[in-house]
Formats: sequence, C-alpha cells, structure tokens
Amino acid sequence: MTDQIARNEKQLGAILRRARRQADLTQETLGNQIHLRQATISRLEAGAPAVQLSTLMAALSALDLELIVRPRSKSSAAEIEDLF
Amino acid sequence: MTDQIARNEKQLGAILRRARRQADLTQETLGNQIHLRQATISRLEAGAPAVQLSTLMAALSALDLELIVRPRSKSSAAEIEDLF
DNA sequence: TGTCAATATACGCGATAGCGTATATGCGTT
DNA sequence: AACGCATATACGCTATCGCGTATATTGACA
Repeated sequence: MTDQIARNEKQLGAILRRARRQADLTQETLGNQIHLRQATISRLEAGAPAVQLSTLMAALSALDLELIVRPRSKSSAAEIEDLF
Repeated sequence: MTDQIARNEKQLGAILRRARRQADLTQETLGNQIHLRQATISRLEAGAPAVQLSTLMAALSALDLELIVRPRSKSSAAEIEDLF
C-alpha cells in the first residue's frame, strides 16, 4: 500500500472511506463505535466543510489509523490529483 | 527529525506549534496568511475541543506540511506519551 | 428489474465555532 | 523590576456543527 497523502479535506475523506471499507464497516457501525451519527461519517468522508477535528480523530482511532505530519513532498501522486 | 505522530488533537496541536515556531511565525502572522484569527490558531495548537477540520488543513498548508494516514504503529514514542 | 442494505440529505434543536474587538496573562531580555 | 512581544481568554454575533429522527437516493445482487 502506497502512502496515503492528504492535503485537503476531500483527500482525507477519500482515505477514510477506503480504510473503512477495507475494515468492512458501514458508516453506521463505525459511527456507533465512536458515538457519531451515520450522517456525520457521511459528511466527513465527503470532505464537507466545517467538520470537527475531533470527528476525524475519533474515526482514525476507530479504524486504528494514525496521522503523520511531515513537510510536503514534491510531485507526489496526491499533488497531481490536486489539479482535478 | 523523527516522525511526527498524532493520534489526538493535543499531539496534533503540539506538532503544529513546533512547526510554526520552526518557521519563525507568530500565531498572528500565520493566521493572517490563512484568514484565521490569532485566537483560532491558539485554540488549534492547544488541542481545544471542536476545532474545525478546515482550520487544521489551512494551517498545514500554510506551514507547507501534509498529512500521511497509516495504520497505527506499535510501541512508538507517541504511544508512550499517551500515558501522560 | 425488483428488492434491500448503504449512503446522502432534510428538519428543528441546543451548543459552539470563528468573527471583530479587546484585554489579560505569560515570557524573554535588559 | 520593567518593558514589549506573543499567546490566552472574553464579549456579543451569526453560521453551522452534531444531535435525534426521518426520508430520499444510490448501488449491488438475486
């Protein structure tokens, strides 16, 4: 699995969606685990504006993921995606 | 520089604060760049509850940082810090 | 193509973000 | 100790969260 680079909410949401599906969870079951509604997970994965940071961290935790913060790499796949 | 692992808002805030200082920016100058108030940056770095995800992404972008999402690593330094 | 599970979207609600503005507190340097 | 810059915190405001609940839409498979 290649690096999952996120530079905006949409990319982050897409990563979360992939991870959730890989874990074979529905938005509802994931939401239940972290006491968030299915609708809230939906917004998070859609990269909707103004989702709470705590919502992200809770989802990451439930999916057993963690964040790495690092300087932006140049000409990554994610950067090219940014154009679209 | 070792990996900057964030599993909760506080760790994330601490990482951002370090990065901002390394870039020699004040909360105010950083905030100006991304149209957020100094007080908002303060809350973000403090790991205050219910900060918006967009606030985080804007700050990362201004600091030229990106996020990597990956499976949680075992017995990392960050995990030990979690105990305190 | 019809059915059902999964996801997206809507309503009113209480809580709170980030806003502008302002002030208080903290911290380093002399 | 005193000064100045940086950071934390406060007020009233509007917008929007996530809530419970409910429904519309989508998508996969028989």
